[in-house]
Amino acid sequence: MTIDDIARELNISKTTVSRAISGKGRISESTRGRVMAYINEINYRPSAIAQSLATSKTMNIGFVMPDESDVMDMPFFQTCIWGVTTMAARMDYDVFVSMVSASDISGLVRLVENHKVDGLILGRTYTHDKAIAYLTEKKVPFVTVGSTDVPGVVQVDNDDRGGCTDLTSLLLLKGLRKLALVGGDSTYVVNNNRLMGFLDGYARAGMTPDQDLIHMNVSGMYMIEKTVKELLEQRVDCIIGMDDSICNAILTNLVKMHIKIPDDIKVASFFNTSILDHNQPSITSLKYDVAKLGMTACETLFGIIDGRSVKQQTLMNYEVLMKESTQLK
Amino acid sequence: MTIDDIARELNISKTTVSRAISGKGRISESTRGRVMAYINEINYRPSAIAQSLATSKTMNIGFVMPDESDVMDMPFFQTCIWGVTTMAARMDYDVFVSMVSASDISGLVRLVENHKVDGLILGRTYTHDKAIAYLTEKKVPFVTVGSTDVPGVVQVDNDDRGGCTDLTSLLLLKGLRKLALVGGDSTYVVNNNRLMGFLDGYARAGMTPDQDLIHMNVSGMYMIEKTVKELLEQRVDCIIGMDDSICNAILTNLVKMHIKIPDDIKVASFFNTSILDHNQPSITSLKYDVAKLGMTACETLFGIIDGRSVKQQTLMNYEVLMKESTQLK
DNA sequence: CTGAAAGCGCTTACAG
DNA sequence: CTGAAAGCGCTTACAG
Repeated sequence: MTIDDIARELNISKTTVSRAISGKGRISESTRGRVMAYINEINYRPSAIAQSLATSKTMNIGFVMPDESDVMDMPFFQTCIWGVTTMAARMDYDVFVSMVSASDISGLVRLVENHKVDGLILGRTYTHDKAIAYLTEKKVPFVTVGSTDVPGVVQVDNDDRGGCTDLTSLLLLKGLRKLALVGGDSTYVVNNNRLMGFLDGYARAGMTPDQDLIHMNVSGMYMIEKTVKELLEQRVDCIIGMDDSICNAILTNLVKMHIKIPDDIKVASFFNTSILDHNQPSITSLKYDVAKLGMTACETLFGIIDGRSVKQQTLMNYEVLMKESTQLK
Repeated sequence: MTIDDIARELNISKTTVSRAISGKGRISESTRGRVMAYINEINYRPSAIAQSLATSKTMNIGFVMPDESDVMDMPFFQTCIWGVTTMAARMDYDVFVSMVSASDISGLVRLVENHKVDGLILGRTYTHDKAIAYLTEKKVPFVTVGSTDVPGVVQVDNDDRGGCTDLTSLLLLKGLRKLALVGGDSTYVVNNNRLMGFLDGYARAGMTPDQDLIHMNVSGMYMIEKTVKELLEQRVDCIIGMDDSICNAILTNLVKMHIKIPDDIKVASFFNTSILDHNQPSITSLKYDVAKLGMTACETLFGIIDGRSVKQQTLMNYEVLMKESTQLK
């Protein structure tokens, strides 16, 4: 069934049929009604591809996921993509997923060169981000989930720095002094922002952190175990995991060593997901609305695609959840 | 840059250019060489949409994810989609994600009616599966990840039933007698299969399970907690969680009640992911290669799309991991 | 308010 | 081995 068949059936031109469907251009209510009634009856849907070719709009966007091993442990991207697809569906858009690592962006390139998308959402940002460089050069509309200092890039992000500042200073305010930070790959911008927040938190409290207690680029169970042991020997008051995956690994090690939380040591996380939600004891952490983050990123992208002016940076709210894991005796 | 521009530039017809690129039809090596050299030089890529319109192949497939709250806890789909996109990329295909619940399949319908895909992969199957019914009726190529008894449906699945049979009978063989099973939504086919396997395991050992110890449709922290308490009162030997998410919740409750594993009670899981991998003590479970599952599903789908004959059901291997959580004293 | 016609960028019988 | 032409299913100035 094509627009031609309908035109013939109704004894009108296909131009008119097209107008009835799209709602563009003058058309009498009566013929419009006839057309709509008929296409509903035969359950006609215009071919998205033909429309794409004619209008050079694909009605597709791409969501770019990091193809790194650590993401499998994190519900973040799954939740984010939920928000994106949900919002996209409202605008009659569909979404491609593409896997991209810091070094290999070929999947994204294919999507763009084949003209399959009107825009992209980058799920993670890197410090020297190939994807950002490529999309900027190609002038493809895109927004990042996560921050970047590349000028002109539209970004939607959790307010990691602000949240980490608040949580850190609250912990300090409680009287905890030796706070240790265990973080992952510092080529991810998000991890740097959290580190900044940590430092800001100390600054706000008028104190300075012990640099020896800040461990970045910690990855893998072995390295985490080693780090936790060191921190225990140094008798820190509290260990902060930079994300839910790391914090979970920290907790596992602590349990294994029969360390009591919060009696022997306090624990907190700079990011909360269901992994930590169910923990016993409950874990002090920062909580973000990731689904909303995805939806906002998607809305912002549509703003760019439609040529509206959009906020260059949107920071999402957070909640500080003070829980059992940092309770004083 | 279009095929026309190239033709003009090289003083040949666009028919010839098209043939040089596609490799279809007779063409002299020399002109073919000229064309290829030129398109490489100017970095030309044909428009996927124009090709779609001309050939009515989209070079896209859809991956359908369940839009249910429980999936956020499970890395399964993220891993599976990794396998799918990886395999798809090899065949120059791109993949859409679409969220679908047991009751609402509108996202999938949009993808199909708009002619945006050549085929679909269903990430989860339900007992009365609307998506399967719809796709079958529309004669759209698709394969399911997960089993179904709808006739004619091509399916790729973990051998859940076989694995659960093995694990159950091994547990019985160890001398454990009162095995309790805690499972989720029984409208998911996968959960039924695992239940079958559990029963088969007893049958193989020549025993019969205590029906009172089989709890299906257990969901939410409150209900799990209640169930665990009951099972403790009934002094069962071992609690088996039907998936990683449920097992994780069981473990959390046990820790909270200060129950020692495996001393006070044994624990096992019918499905293993990174959530359980890091647990302390290590958890006896079934292990599947989910990335490979995704790749196989994708390959199978291409078989259908290309009109090759494919296996109606592919069952993926599993490993039984006997770990600390079921160790006898 | 309606229509004929050109065009979007490819592919593919058909003819030579 | 190569090309002219029709066609894939829409949209959109342009004319009436």
